[in-house]
Amino acid sequence: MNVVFDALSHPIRREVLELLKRGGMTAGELADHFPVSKPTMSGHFAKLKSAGLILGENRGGTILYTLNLSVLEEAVMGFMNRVRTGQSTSAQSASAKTCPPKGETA
Amino acid sequence: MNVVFDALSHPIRREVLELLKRGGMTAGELADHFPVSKPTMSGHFAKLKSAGLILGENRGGTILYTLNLSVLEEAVMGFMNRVRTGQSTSAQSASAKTCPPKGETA
DNA sequence: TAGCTATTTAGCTAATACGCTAAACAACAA
DNA sequence: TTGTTGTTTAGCGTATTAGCTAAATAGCTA
Repeated sequence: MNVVFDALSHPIRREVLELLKRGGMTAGELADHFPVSKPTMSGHFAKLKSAGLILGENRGGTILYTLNLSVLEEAVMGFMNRVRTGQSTSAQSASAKTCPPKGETA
Repeated sequence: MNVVFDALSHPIRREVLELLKRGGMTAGELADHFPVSKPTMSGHFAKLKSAGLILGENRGGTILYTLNLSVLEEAVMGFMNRVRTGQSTSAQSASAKTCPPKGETA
């Protein structure tokens, strides 16, 4: 929880997560989207990774980062549920099906 | 957005929001829940207030803080929607009815 | 007025975070 | 081997944050 919200506190890191919603991207591709140096971006990736928000798959020479949405859902939705209704502190129900996500499936 | 996620990055501030879900509390009552000094808590309140997450009503001598849930909803759910589907950046639909809230209460 | 309670402001220290450049490491190509 | 590309690590400077104590401010009561 703590580490997730910490990771979310920086706008670049939040934007990285948004970029990754479309699918995997390499560290270099991601870095090209931001006006900071690659070492700085590497630090952001490390923070996101250690929070469990992204996964890094080493593909010989390049690293493919992908979004780990379930960790984000569990932490954020768990907190929101707690603030809204004060129920469980464990957020167990929030991970997979936060809510029927639109007109989705139902 | 930025300022909201910044405010959410500290565990004490998140817990303050949770405490306030039941209704208003004075600065002193809130401070009594945490093992830090009152001036330190005052700083946390200031940050939450400037993010719009809480409102402070001055009641002669004491200050009643209340949760401003809609700001929290808009920022957090807006971000979640953006990460999930990449749609609007304004989160208009997220503020009021996030989802049918469990089997809770009922 | 003085005195009491509640809360914030001022001023400080220590820790953390963010950014940079330079260097190192890893994998591949020639 | 050397070179090239992609990425991270090391080291540093500065800004921000979190905590503290002490003092100031605001409102009440006597």
